[in-house]
Amino acid sequence: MGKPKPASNVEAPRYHHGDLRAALLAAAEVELAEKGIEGFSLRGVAKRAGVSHAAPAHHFGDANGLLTALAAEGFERFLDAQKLRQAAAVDDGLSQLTAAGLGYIDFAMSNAALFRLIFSSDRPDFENPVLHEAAEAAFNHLVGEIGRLSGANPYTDKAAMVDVMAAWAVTHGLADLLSEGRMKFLHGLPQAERETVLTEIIRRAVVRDGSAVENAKPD
Amino acid sequence: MGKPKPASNVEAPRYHHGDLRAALLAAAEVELAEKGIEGFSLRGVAKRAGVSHAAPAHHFGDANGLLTALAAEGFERFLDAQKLRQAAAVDDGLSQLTAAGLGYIDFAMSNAALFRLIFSSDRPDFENPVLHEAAEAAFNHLVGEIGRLSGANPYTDKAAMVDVMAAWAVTHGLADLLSEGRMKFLHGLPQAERETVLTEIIRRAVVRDGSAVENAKPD
DNA sequence: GAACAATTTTGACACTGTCAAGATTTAATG
DNA sequence: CATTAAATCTTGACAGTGTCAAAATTGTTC
Repeated sequence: MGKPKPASNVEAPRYHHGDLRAALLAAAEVELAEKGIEGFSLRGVAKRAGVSHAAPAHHFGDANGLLTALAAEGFERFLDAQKLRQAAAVDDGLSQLTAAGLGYIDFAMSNAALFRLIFSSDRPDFENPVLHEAAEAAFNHLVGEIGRLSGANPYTDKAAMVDVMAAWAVTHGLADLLSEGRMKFLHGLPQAERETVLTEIIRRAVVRDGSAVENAKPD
Repeated sequence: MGKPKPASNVEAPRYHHGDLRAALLAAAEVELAEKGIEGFSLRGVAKRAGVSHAAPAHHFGDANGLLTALAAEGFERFLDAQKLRQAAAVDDGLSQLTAAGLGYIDFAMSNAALFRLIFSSDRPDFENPVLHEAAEAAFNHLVGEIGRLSGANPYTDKAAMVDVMAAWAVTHGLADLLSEGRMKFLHGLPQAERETVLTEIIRRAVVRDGSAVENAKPD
């Protein structure tokens, strides 16, 4: 069991461990996925990374500091999941919005613990600038999509901001309930049909009293 | 400090403490509200109830057992909050559905930790019959409201079940995001205006391609 | 090479949930 | 009423947790 040299086939090991910060983040994600937030243990993360139980302190302060960094990373991947779906979708306002919603749901279902960390935990510190910006970037992306769809700037047009809230709420509700395994009916549908239903449900959120939102900007 | 007799102005104290089970449940709810799920401590609950740290074991098994019982109670009050709003609303299908939604949101915002316990925690055991039935009762109530609104039985009519999922998702999304303090815009609105917006957003969920769902049963 | 700073380990502390054993009170039985 | 049995609660112990201070190790800098 060769342990004297830490393999070092990734990058040049600059300190004792190499890049312990990144290694701890990766280990924390595995720990989170396996144990959930409620079973998450800082000492477990250290063990996974092969370092002593107090090693994380220098890089993240305390356990919540590590979870804060992990949450920031989570928000980035959360946004990536949305963009991934959008890239494969038709390029009109409504299709892009529903695609983003499906990406939102993809992420929640594939990363249930991480999704809980960024939306249903008090442990990450949202005052932290890095996390704050990552979260805001995700929100602004949604605002942008609604802006494109409605042809109005939600930050100045109240009706458009209501559309943002509606689209966010329905998407988030679907994502949360599906990732928690609470929607027996939807979970029972075959993937393709489920996506059709999800798309229809999201679409309803941006319909104002009978007619679709899109009218100002023909796109 | 009279401790030999436990006051006994509620019911006949039958055992050492009187009704420790109920006292522990009450203490657990306070502990949960003050510390959140992530700071919840069984020993803290025992301290609040004035008993030794191992006393809860006999009534609830372990900590998750106590949280399971608390979750069941939570679901009942969750349903009560919806019925309370409905009792004050006009008695037609759409008004009743949106009123139930506002009650759903009321509960989440007034009992954020309890809401998290019943929707975003692995600690309660949902196989437990008491909790299982309480959760199912809450779901069936929503199914019933949609059934009334659409004039179809969601358990046999697929389109009606889609309406159920849509209404549930948007309501749950609003409740979750508001209780977590994530919707700056809605939180900034005065209560009355916020309710108007929430009602409008919920209503959109039960609109099928342009026309309201309600057509079969004139109510 | 020596001095310094950054990183990591070791050891300790208070706290947690759970278990086993004992003590205490209530209920049941003769 | 006395005795036995059952239910309830306390005490003490154990392994595990997060965090802190002090020591040890390694990398950087002059």
